[in-house]
This record gives sequence, structure tokens and C-alpha cells, in this order.
Amino acid sequence: MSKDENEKISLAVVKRLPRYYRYLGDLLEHGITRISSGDLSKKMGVTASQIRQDLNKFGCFGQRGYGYNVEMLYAEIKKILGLDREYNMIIIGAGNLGQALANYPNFRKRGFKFIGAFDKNPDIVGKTAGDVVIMDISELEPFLKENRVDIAVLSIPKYNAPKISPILVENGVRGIWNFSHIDLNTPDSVVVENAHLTESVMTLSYKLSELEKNNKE
Amino acid sequence: MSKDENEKISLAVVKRLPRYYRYLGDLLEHGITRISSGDLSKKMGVTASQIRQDLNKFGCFGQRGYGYNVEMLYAEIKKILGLDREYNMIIIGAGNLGQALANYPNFRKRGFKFIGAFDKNPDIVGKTAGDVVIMDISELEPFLKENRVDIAVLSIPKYNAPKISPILVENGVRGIWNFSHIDLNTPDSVVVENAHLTESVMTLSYKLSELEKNNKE
DNA sequence: GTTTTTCTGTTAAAATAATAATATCTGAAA
DNA sequence: TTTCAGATATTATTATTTTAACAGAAAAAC
Repeated sequence: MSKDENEKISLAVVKRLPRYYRYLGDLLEHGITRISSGDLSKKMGVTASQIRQDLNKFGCFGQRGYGYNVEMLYAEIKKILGLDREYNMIIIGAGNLGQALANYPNFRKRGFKFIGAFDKNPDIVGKTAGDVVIMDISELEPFLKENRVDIAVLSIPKYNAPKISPILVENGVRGIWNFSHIDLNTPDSVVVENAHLTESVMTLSYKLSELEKNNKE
Repeated sequence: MSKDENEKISLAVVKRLPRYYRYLGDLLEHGITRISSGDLSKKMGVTASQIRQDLNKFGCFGQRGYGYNVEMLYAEIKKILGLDREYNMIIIGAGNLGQALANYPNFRKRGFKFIGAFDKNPDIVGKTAGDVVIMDISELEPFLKENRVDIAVLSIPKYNAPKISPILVENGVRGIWNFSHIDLNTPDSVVVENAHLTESVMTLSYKLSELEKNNKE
């Protein structure tokens, strides 16, 4: 029996799910059919308590005296993460990063399907990125009216993002994966996940500086 | 006067610093020379308390009755994040993503300098990525012995990562920016920052599923 | 100059999150 | 059957993180 359906689950927990999912996938690949929270905790370097509590937020997937059935838990997390369906994606800004994402085979495998790519640079319009032909950015709006787009990948310079974002929102895009260095201002009917690579590398440089500071002491 | 130097600062705080840095940079660009925590909090959508407390972890940068001097605070955070120096970087796995990173001009601007790229695919060895020629992966170890490499960007398939990671560690690389879908097992003398894009997009699909679930109710 | 307002640093309180402890259930072996 | 170790669900505790409150210093106004 699952918990109170309306309980809002914290982002901290949600962000850990993909990691559980990855480890369970690895276990499956190795033919392991069951695992206890204790064993999983050793593999993952987290406490068994945390694993149990995280999973219990979504339901009772384990069995006392047995542990978790790997295949079943994997399928449950897949469902929880919304990976049991297909998403139509488009790329806005088909530069190096955009093309890299479009060419990444794992997305397709997981149900993220690129159905369009747009750029304003005439040098690359007409070329292909992954399976799709790059269109001029002026074709974005008509395209959105013709096709159901679930997720837009925004990999354009920050000063262009505020112009594009409302076009997406107004034409039914509900999810934005934002690689642009800016915080988007979207209504609650749209979800944004930021992938600010620059901030990630800055965290790394902070850690490096700390490391060196400690070594000197 | 800065606080207890040995106090360990939580990752949550550190991860917010780049965002402060970004907003301060924007303010600078707009010629704004001072700002109060209250005004900044409105812009950023966080509490003023949090801003004050975050910054206070590193020192007393503000002035009562005045606020924060934007230029000075920007410079301080730059120093805290370790962005006041240069880092030599290499790319391991010069596929689409690796090349996209190598070509990203902002890294260079911020002091992250690519000095090498490696791949095992003979089709791309010899081509250029950003400013550097892609070398065969067999040249990695000799290269590390000849050059000071601060950061290695790991963008290779997960099954190769465990082979490469020890080579990096043993040859003095202290920072790894990990795009491979695996958790690296490195000693404490090395820092790792994960940039797991797949996990990021899974978080997005979770949020999307939640959104749709709530709309149905 | 003096007074008023602004706005930080700091302390305290509240809210969250992580960990530990306990009670309960399962399944296999005796 | 019965027993018992294994392992979770759940509750309690502790730790961390965030928010709020406030005293007091500096700036601005008069």
C-alpha cells in the first residue's frame, strides 16, 4: 500500500532516484535478482536507512526477510521517474552542445525522442543533428502548432533565452531542459530543469581550491 | 574579519555560490555598483536571510546601512570559487559532447584552458577539438607525465571509465569532471564533480509526470 | 550635528533531512 | 510445526539547513 498520495516529495529524494535506478540497472545486467537495502547501501556508499526511507516514500516495494526484487524495483522506479513513456523533444540552439545531445543514442533508448532542431545560424540550418534536419528558428512557432512537443532543450546564449521561452510556453511545451546561463521565468504549468554546466565546473574548481588549501596546512 | 577558517562549508552553500556569482556579474554589466541582500533576494527568488548567511560563511563582505559593493563581492566570490587562476584541462573522450565542451568559448574566458584531448577512435584522432589536436588514448599517460593537468573531463562510456580513472589519479590529476554514467572510486586526494546529464533529464521527466498527475486531479 | 532610516552580522527558532532504533513480518531449516 | 535469523516498515532521534528576529553600525536626511 502506497503512502499518502498528496505528500509532496522533496527534491533531495527525487534527485537520488536516478542513481538508484542506475545501480539497479547494473544489478539486472549482472543477473542479480534480489538485494537488501544493506547490500545496496554498501555498493552505493549511502546508509541503508536512507534507501529504505526514500523508497518508502513511494510505496512498499520490499519484503521483510527477503529484501527487494531487483527487476520489480527497477520497473517501479522507472514508472516513478516517468520513464515508461515517450517524450517528444526538440533542440533549440543546435550548436556543438545541442548536436552532442541530439547524437546521444541513450536518450532515444530511454524514450526521449528528438523530433526537431532549430537554430538561427544559416550556416547550420539544413544540416542534420541526430535524426533530424536543423530548421531555422523562425519555423519554431509553426512547428509547435503542428506537433506535440513535450520537452524543449534550450542550448542558446543567455540573451536569447527570454525571447524563446515564452514562445515555448504559449505553444504547449511543458518541460524545458535549460542549458542557457539564465534562470527562466515560466509559469507553474511548465517545469524547468537546469543543467548549468558552468556552475558545475565552478563547483569543481571550488573543491580543487579547498583541496590545495588543506594540503598546504 | 572572516569566520573560523576550519569550518567545513556545506555543499548546499557552495552550490549556490555560482548562482550568486552569475547574478552579480549581471548587475556589474548593468552598471549597478551596490545592492542590499533584500533587493538581491527579490531578483533571485531566495530569502535575504539565506544570502546573508551564505556570504557570512566566507567573511563579512557587506556594510550595515549600505549593502554589498557589487564589484567587490563579485571579486570575492570569484576568489572563493577558485576562479582567480588558470586550470589546465584535458578531455578524455572527444566525441560529440567532449568536442562541444572543447569548443565552448566561455571556459577559456574563465580560466579553464584545454591543453589536450584524447580518444580511442582512430577516425577522430588527428582532428582538432577547440584549439587542440585529438590524440590517441595511448598517449594519455606520457602526456600527463610531461604536462601539468589540473582537471580531466571524462566523457567516455561507463565501462571504460574505471580503466582511465586510475591513470589520471596516479599521474597527478586532482580534479575530474565526470560525464560518464558511473561513480568513480577515487582517493581523497582527488575531487570529482559529476555532471550526469541522464540523471538531470530523468529529474525533468519526473517533474513532468508530477505535473500531469496534478492536472488530472 | 542630530535624527531617522537602512541594512548587515549574528543569534535564535523553525523546518527539513538523515540516521538510528524498534517492532513486525517472511521464509527456510530443524 | 516451530523456531529463528534476516530484512523491511515505521517511529523516534539527531543533525543539518533554512528562515526569522533583532541589536547595532553606517549612511542619508534634515
